[in-house]
Amino acid sequence: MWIPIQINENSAEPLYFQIETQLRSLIVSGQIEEGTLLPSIREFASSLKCSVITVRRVYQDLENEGLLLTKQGTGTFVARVGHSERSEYRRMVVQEAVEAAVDAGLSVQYSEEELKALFLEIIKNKYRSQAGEGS
Amino acid sequence: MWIPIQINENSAEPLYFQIETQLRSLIVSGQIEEGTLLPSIREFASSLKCSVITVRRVYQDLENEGLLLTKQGTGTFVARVGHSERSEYRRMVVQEAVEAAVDAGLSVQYSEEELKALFLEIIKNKYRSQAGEGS
Amino acid sequence: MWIPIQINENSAEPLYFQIETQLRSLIVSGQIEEGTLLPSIREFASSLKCSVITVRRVYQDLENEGLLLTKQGTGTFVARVGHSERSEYRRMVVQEAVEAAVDAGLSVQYSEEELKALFLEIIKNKYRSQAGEGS
Amino acid sequence: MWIPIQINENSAEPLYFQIETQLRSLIVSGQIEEGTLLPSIREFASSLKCSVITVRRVYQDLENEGLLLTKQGTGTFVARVGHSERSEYRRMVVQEAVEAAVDAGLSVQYSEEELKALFLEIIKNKYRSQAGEGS
DNA sequence: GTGGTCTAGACCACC
DNA sequence: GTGGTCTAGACCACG
Repeated sequence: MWIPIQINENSAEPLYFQIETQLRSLIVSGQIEEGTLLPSIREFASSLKCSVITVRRVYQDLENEGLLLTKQGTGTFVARVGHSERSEYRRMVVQEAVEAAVDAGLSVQYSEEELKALFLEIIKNKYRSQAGEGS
Repeated sequence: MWIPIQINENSAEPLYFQIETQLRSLIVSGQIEEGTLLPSIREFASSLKCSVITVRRVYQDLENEGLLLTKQGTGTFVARVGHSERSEYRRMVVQEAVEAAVDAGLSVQYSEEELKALFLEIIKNKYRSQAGEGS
Repeated sequence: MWIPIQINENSAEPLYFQIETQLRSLIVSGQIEEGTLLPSIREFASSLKCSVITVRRVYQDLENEGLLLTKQGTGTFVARVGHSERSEYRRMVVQEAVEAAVDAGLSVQYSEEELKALFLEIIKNKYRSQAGEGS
Repeated sequence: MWIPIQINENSAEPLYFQIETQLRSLIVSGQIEEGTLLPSIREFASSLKCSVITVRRVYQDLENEGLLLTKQGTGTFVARVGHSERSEYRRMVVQEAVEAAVDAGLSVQYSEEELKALFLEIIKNKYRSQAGEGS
């Protein structure tokens, strides 16, 4: 199975973190279905051109979060989690980032209006360019 | 001079980074005026209960960014930068965080409307509680 | 990999600065190729007989300038920068020194002719002895 | 007596060094005549808006170089040095800077021609703007 | 193995 | 008093 992960070599973010974040998004957004068998660690590592140790860490972390399930000798699957649980997860991922953004605004004394304006501008741009790519 | 910095011992963020981020916010938002003489590294270190090296790194990094100016034997000052430059900096600080938030929304396939709603809710709460503290 | 750095113990210039200057020259002049993996900080420190912290500072400063790229757990690489960017950097390094020299001449009221003559004499000598070493 | 010294607050160069360099240039270029009585340390310090300690160091350093002469209870004078000695001094000041510039060129593998061209360009610009100021 | 952070403490240069 | 450099060594995170 093919998993669309983009690695940015020049990013300061650690490799495992980039992979983890993207895989988590794919799962909680439903782009990878529940029960799906993920690639083996070796396979995934070779397709991502990274160390098996790195993939191992990703699988382990997501298993600890309850998003993956490893069966000895069989492989790693996307866990079956309740609908409500998944949407809660999905919300959490976004909420943290939004809160950080609002905190940043507060820290440099942006007014509520300024911050709203900036946000609406950015959201418009990003969603537009996203739509463009998809077409 | 007293500088209000909050250190979170349990955070994954390195000490120097927490201090740097907060001090940068205080400067670009104008809460510390241009030309102000900051505490000496030893003084600041003792008040923050950290090593002088950590404070030194903070001062040096912000000097590299052009926000501080240090004169040997005299002390460290908030640099006098142009108004436009500072407001640009201020915007940059917020913009990065907002972009990250929108990217997070996109990655779990939030719709534009969902994301806007979440943002407006969080901004309202945070600004309200902020106002409460200030009164 | 072997990097030719000369340290002058008796110089007033700080250690880190001597190393930084020479390494920068090697990079912008292309004597160390893009993408090259530099020695680990520990290795380099031991070969230069200095503290790991001194090497770390060098690597970090040059990374801030955009000349190096470090990946945790992997090592430090010479960044791939555009040709034009590098030649601009290369020019800058020389230009600053030449401007300082001309300023020195002006400050003691050297005439344009005197300064030119002195410069041509020195350049001839230095390039001749350089050629001698290389042969 | 009025001595034209320009202090750059934002320079990384130490205060004493800026003053020393400029005063030395004024003396060896003959812009301050031999035997001239310089301002008292206090006077000079107050006119430069710096500490007396800083001026004291400048006078001391230049006295050690043989350019100044302090008579107890009378003041500090520009020493009477031979013509050849002064011109040698003057040359030395420039020569060091020019050698540093040529070394910089060599370090990034500038060709002799490239370096000459750069030098001639800069010398032309600087002397032209200098002439402009004087007119 | 790699780099990243942080400590405690020393010594020097500047004002 | 101030900042600037450097040391030796510890512990953690990444691959």
